[in-house]
Amino acid sequence: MTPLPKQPVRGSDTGRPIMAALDLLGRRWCLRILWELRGPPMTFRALQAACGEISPSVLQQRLKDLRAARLAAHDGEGYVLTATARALLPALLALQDWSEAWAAEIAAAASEEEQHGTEGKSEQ
Amino acid sequence: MTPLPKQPVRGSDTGRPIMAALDLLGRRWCLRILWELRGPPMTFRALQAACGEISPSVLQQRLKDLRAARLAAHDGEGYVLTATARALLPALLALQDWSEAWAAEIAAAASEEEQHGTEGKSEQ
DNA sequence: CCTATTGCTATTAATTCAGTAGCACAAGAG
DNA sequence: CTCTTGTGCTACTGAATTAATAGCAATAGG
Repeated sequence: MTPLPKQPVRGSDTGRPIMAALDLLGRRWCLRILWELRGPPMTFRALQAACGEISPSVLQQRLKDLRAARLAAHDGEGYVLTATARALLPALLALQDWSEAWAAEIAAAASEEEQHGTEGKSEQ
Repeated sequence: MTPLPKQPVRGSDTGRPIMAALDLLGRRWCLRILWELRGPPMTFRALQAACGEISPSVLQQRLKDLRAARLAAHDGEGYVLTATARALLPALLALQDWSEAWAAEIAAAASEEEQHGTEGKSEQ
């Protein structure tokens, strides 16, 4: 069952659109698929390869969800994002920027732990 | 295993931060938990209730991931987002706005299908 | 001592995902 | 027509993840 606005979804039966979005986008591979489809049309198998050889059964299921949610479509060239889905791309690009800062934060925390946890070892 | 930048994650072994972010945030309940934690600190059980009585084992697993990723922390008041995680909130608010437009699009598509598929019924 | 709340764990069942093989269809080459 | 190639997609089985329930240890208040 594909989560859609105006109907109950996992963890919320209020029908609020944000809840359906959090449910749908929170499914495994869903964000990744949207990310990989941000460019030109991709065939099923190209998309599969882009996602690191995701199994076709799962990709098929996710594409079915995304099509039911009108976020992806399949035309003669391959799979593409709908206009509605492309409106989500700025948020994904923001996520990319954020992830860089996140990586820096993780790296800083790691080297900080090195100070406390491996003082002896750092000497040798 | 918690997906982190600078290391291979599901579907990508390049270590690119965006890939770790897509993997982590794409796990079930993860986005929802970040969403529910956007406000004041919440106890474990309050968070559980906010997520619609999510089972404690899954919530525990997700909180473990989020803490390993330094996106959530547990202080005396309860669970809160870290500064890094709060930097993600604008994107989540953008997602909320987007979801409203998405809902409108779905509603429009539904009433359009009614024109084609259930012409008789719309007359009753 | 009794009660209530906290974070958390253990156990088992249900669901989802992964991996593999292969089908039906269409287009192009010979 | 036949052979090959690429397409979207399905079936099947085992592995991993998630769900649901019960309950524990620690803490605080009465």
